[in-house]
Amino acid sequence: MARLAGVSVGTVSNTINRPQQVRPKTRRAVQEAIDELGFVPNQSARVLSGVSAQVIGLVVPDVASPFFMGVAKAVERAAGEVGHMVMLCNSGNEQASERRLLRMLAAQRVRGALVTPAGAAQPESAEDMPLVFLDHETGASDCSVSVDHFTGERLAARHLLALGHRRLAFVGGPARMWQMALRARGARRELAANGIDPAEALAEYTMPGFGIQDGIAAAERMLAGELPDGILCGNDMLAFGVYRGLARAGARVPEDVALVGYDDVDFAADWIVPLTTVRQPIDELGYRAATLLLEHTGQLPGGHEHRQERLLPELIVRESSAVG
Amino acid sequence: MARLAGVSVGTVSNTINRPQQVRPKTRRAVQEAIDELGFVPNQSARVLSGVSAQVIGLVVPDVASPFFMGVAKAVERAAGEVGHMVMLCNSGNEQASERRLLRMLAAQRVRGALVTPAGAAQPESAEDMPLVFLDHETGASDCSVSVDHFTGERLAARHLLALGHRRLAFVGGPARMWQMALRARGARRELAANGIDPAEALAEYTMPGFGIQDGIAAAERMLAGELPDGILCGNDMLAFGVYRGLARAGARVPEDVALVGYDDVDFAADWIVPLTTVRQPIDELGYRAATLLLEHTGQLPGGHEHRQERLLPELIVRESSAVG
DNA sequence: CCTTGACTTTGAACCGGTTCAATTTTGCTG
DNA sequence: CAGCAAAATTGAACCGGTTCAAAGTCAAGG
Repeated sequence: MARLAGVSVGTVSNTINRPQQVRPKTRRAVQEAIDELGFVPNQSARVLSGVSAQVIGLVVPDVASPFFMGVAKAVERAAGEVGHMVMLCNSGNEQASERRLLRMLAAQRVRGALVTPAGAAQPESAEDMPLVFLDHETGASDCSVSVDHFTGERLAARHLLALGHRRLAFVGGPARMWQMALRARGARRELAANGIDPAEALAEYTMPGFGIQDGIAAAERMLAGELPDGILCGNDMLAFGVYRGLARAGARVPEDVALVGYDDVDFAADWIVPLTTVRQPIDELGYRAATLLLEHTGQLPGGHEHRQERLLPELIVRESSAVG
Repeated sequence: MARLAGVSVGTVSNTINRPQQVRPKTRRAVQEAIDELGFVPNQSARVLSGVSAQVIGLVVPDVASPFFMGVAKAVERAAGEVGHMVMLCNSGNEQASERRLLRMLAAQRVRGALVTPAGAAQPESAEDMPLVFLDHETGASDCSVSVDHFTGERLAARHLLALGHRRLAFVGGPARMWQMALRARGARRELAANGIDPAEALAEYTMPGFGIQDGIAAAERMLAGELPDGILCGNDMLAFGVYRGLARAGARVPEDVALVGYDDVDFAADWIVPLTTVRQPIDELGYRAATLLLEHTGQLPGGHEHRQERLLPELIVRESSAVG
């Protein structure tokens, strides 16, 4: 123990945590011993004796998706800024798995956790560990940071309407994804708000997945009938697929049909026809959520009033919806 | 404490860790108490008393890159299978940051860590914590799992040669990326092995970055001279960019020039012209590395002989290099 | 009924820090 | 140089488990 090298015991603790109240001379001596022995304080011991852990948990449905990786990166950054670390957990979108992970995090006595609930069902606020929900709306009894998918798609729809398009389509992913449902609803609402009947002017395609192949399939279904003049897609992959499906059949973007995606993945700007899309504030989402958690679990005297933040996405206009 | 509810103290520990040596009746009683109190054992206490932590660290240069996302997911899975958790750390490819993170991991007394060293420099095997290097070759005194970039590009080059292409080009990323350098070397070697002088038959383009824009720029430089009939790219993004640059100028793939990428990102199969590419065994890389670490830190009696594994990438042939 | 050995359970020491009341030192003041 | 308050240091209790020797329980055999 460093204490041998130096001369004391709790003084080492003071030197590390409250240097200002240790005499410079002593401080220096302890420091030397620390360096010499390569002493690294045992966090477990600290946590055990009541200091809160410098760790937060992050539970997401799919680690490998670009969306959550962006979030993870932001969370890692926010945590790092205050000397914390992040435990990354992949729930695979299964509630059982999610429960298990939350319990493990609780066992680690982490400072708290950020969770994107699997299946959109709220996990029992279990284990009394502070939680902040990510991309998931909650009541006032919890903290959350979410993105306004509804308004995002309204922006996209408004854009197409402003360009004069009136025969629209919405290509969405599987119904179980509530984000997709919200976006579809946003599109409908925007039409209605402009006195246009969505039932007539908006053809909705609900695909079984949300990848490029699904987009291609959607395009093929469109081509079977009268082509819309503006297409909203639930995400960029679908949009890329739709583009390919249309291009194969000779339909041109944006001349024949305007195309709008959602997410603004890295690629969107560099796609064959740069894609107009709705950019999610991914970084901000992760950063704010982490900050919220750290604030709340901080030693604020007044108790932690829960907050629900909702972030606004942003429409990025590119060539795929350029004025024909 | 659960002990109150039950009747004892170390017995609770036994019930949890060595149930078979606790009388069924007692076991049941303890279990009930546990359930009732929602008791979750404190991992810090366990670690402090000598049981090794159920946590491993993962330090990568960029959390948000598709490559490391895949790795992270595989690592998470491998860890999860044996009840471990993963601490995700982003070094931002800075050595200072990496050192700090490794020290923090050591402070957490994690079981060990997987590291992709920033800047390819080997971190001092610090803190005596077991490390396994990811995508980084080491001497026999360490564990590592890497991918054979050299052979990967040889496969790609061999493929183009087999198709009869003789005027080749290699588009690489910045010189500081040793992976790119290795790949370029692989291409040269394959030509040489076939009695072709790389200096004559292989035009090398070293771009400042490795994104789509860089690929476009590379294509433009090619177009200024005589077009090659086969192009190897250091990664898929570059290939996509090259494609766009060529397409704009009217050059067709694969009719006028065969194009090969590297990585097999999600997109490659669905690109306008499905891209021939070299697939990295990303999942295997992460999974094997994690397994290696867990094996080695396991309580094997014989001591931990270090192992270096090298994984082989795989050539995926698609239309971009179809027989013209 | 007493032994004996196998099986259970207990209790105390320990892990490595933090904390804080008590003690010792330091630095001034008179 | 004594007297004192402020500053620095110490030491023991504590956090919540694990471990293991010792004590206790039980059932079968003598």
